[in-house]
Amino acid sequence: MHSEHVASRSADQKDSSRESRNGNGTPQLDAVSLAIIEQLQEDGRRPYAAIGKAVGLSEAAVRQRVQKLLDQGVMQIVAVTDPLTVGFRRQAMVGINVEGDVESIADALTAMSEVEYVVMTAGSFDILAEIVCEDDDHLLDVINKRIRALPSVRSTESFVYLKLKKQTYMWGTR
Amino acid sequence: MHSEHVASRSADQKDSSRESRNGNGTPQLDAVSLAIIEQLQEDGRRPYAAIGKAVGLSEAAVRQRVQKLLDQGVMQIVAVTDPLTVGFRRQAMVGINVEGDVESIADALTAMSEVEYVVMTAGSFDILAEIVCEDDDHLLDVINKRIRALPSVRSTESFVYLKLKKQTYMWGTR
DNA sequence: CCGGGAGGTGCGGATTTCGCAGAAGTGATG
DNA sequence: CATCACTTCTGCGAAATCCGCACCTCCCGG
Repeated sequence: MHSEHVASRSADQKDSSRESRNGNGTPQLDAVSLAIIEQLQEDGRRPYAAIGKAVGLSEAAVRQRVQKLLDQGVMQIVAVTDPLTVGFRRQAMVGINVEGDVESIADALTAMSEVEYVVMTAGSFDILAEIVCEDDDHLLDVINKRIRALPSVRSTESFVYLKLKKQTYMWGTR
Repeated sequence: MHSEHVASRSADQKDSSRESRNGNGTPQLDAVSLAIIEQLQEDGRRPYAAIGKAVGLSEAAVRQRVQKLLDQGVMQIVAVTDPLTVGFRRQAMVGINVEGDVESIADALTAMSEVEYVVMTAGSFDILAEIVCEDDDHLLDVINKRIRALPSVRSTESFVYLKLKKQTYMWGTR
């Protein structure tokens, strides 16, 4: 089992195992790390030994790689919940148009705890922000009193969520 | 230590500890389960004993509750990654307008692996869908060949992501 | 008053995690 | 080509964690 592993490693991992950086600063992941991530996307608490068996690595090696991936910020292992069952009954996506510095407005949105998601986009909105609230009053308050109150927010358009159909965390599994 | 715990339980947990269902079918969470979820949102691999100490419960009790929350689908413990570092360089939100049955279109989108997120909304779009792709060609293919090709899709509008500013998983932590 | 169910506790034994020392591969340097 | 520095993997024990189980307590309905 051991020598077999060594053999397979030199055979199909050699070319992809150099962990370089692709110019940006984002770590380049090899096939084994991808496989580890896939395992942890199925079950974030899966034991290192089980992952090792699946990807062909020792328990200790998996542990080191996972720790490194966490340290580098490539992935995080967290509990994710359905907002509805945790008491947040109103959600909305808000499209925002800005005059002037888009990034500073994005930063202001990021600072709001009700704002779950902020992305700068190309298209008829400068920013899309997802809002998670307890009820309609709360949502109204956030959109009208806090977002529209920001200087240089030109206009907003809201899309209240009626039904969430899909929400996956399966990046890298294709 | 033991009697102290019992005392605190009867004092501040009695009223919120009944795990009923709120009419819908969504389980009603008490304060202790919320606290457990918060712990696991900070670190999905935190040991049960440490969680127990933080929320005032034994290791075994925490384990049972976590298992139940997972079984019920209230939460899942998973690895989440930054799409960019995993090789997906193009993302976009697509607003879609439909003539006829919105839900069947939403189901069709849900079936596509490149579609990460599907939500039915009130507002000037019937559906918002988030697309995660490897490159521009891939994105173009998904939007023009696959989404627009769906019957009864009246129109689409794309918002290509320029910069992701915030992405949290901190529901229930407020 | 007496089940019955839900949820907690404590306790061992099996597993897993953790830290560390040694081996092996790679690239740079003289 | 020898060697050094660096990274990553492996193989241990020891410590900590997970897991199943038996028993207890509380609460509610018959």
